Amino acid sequence: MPRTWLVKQEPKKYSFEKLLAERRTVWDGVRNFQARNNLQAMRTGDAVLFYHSNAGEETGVVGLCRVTREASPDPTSDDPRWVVVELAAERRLDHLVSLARIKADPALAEIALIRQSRLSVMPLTKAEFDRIVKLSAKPG
DNA sequence: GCCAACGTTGGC
DNA sequence: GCCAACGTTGGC
Repeated sequence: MPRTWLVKQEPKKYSFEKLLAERRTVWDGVRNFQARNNLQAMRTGDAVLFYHSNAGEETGVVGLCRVTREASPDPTSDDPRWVVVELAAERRLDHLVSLARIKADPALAEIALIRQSRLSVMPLTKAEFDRIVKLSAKPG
C-alpha cells in the first residue's frame, strides 16, 4: 500500500515552483538520521506533500509530488549513510495550507510537523494527508 | 534578525 | 556515559 509523506524545504533554497519547472528532482542534502530513515522507507509511487518553511506568509503546504526513484547513496556526501530519492512534481495545491491552519486543525494537531518542528522528511497517515489536501481546496 | 528547540560533537 | 558547547533549523 502506498504511503504518504511530507517534505520540507525553504523556498529560497528549492521552491515548489522550481520543482514544477524541472518536473523532477533529486532530494539530496538530508543530514538527519530520522529524516534519512524516512527517505529510505519511501517507495516508488508514494505521494508526498511539499511544505515551504521559513517563508513568512507563504509558510505551509503548497504542492503535491510523487516518489519516482527509491533511496540511493547521496552523491553530495562522502558518507554512504546518507541517501537521496527522486521526486516528481504532480500539481500545485489550489490554496496554501498554512502552518497556522494546520496547527488550528484538531485532526492535524499530532503530526510530526508540529510535534517535531525540525524534522524535514516525515510520514503522514492517509487521514492526515487527505485532510491537508481537503483543506487546500478552499482558501484559509 | 532574533531566539528557542534540538541534534551533534567532544572533553572528561 | 554524561553534559556543555556549538551549529542548525525554523517560527516569528
